[in-house]
Amino acid sequence: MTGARPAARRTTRQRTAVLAVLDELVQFRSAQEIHAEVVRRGDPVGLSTVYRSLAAMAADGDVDTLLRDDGESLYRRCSGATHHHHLVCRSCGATVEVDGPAVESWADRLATQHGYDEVSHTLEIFGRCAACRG
Amino acid sequence: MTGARPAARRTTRQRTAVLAVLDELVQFRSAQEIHAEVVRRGDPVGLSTVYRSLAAMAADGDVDTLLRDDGESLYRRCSGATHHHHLVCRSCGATVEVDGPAVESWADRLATQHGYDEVSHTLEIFGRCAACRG
DNA sequence: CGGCTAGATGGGAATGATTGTCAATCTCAG
DNA sequence: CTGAGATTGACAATCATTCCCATCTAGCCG
Ligand SMILES: [Zn+2]
Ligand SMILES: [Zn+2]
Ligand SMILES: [Zn+2]
Ligand SMILES: [Zn+2]
Repeated sequence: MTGARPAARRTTRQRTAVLAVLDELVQFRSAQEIHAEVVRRGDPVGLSTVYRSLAAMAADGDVDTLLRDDGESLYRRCSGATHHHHLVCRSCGATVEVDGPAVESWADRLATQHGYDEVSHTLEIFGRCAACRG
Repeated sequence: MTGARPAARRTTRQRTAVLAVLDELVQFRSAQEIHAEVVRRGDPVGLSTVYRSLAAMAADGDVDTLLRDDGESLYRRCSGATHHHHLVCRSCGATVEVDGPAVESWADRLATQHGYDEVSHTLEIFGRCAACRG
């Protein structure tokens, strides 16, 4: 198919630094923010490299991505390796990983009924977490 | 909050032109594409104006918006005035409006259980329509 | 039918995230 | 240890979207 080539990913100082930041992050963060944090910690890493690293990790399924309303991409390292969705706090970004077996099958069935194949979907739930309320 | 002020929308040649194109569109299209189409029809309208018109219509709930994977916004005039989701063809944009009462309640319940309020969600299904299969 | 005024327009500059370029550098299998 | 090929980084280039602001005009009043 798509090759799905593991593409021989190498372990570099930069990639390790990005991963380190990602591992401590509980919320979804933008590439720019992650880059800033990596640099703040004293690791000189180029912005391009952060983008490339994140893209690679996303391709490998090591990080989840989500599009914010304004179109900016957010990244986060999720615990579950399987397909899942997120309940995200609008103000602080606190995220809860959620599963919705019923939704999965509903979406697939619906698409099939309408003659669509190669089906995929996006589903994110936004709200304000308890901590962020007054 | 947002005032929800109707904001006295005026009927201008430009806005009418954009609406005309939107009314014939069955698929989700980007602001750039809509602008190109409006101009192609001989209506000189500025790109800024198209963006502003679309934003206003979206705010008024007259058009649905959806974010493509690359973050670009797509617009479409939907028949149903109520909350619904879309089954969209990745290659031609053909769209089917769908309802998922079960998903709606599931999402709300889930968010509430985790202590989130002011809940909203995004859900879009992508696939390849029958016509686009080879 | 004018006049008036706040909303609307345009188009070019500004923004800002993301991607492309490519020579220099570094990883790691052999 | 070495060489091939992956990786990096500084900066340019894209590109959708927003700003700016002088100018225009829809809609309302008399
Ligand atoms: Zn929160
Ligand atoms: Zn799913
Ligand atoms: Zn199609
Ligand atoms: Zn819904």
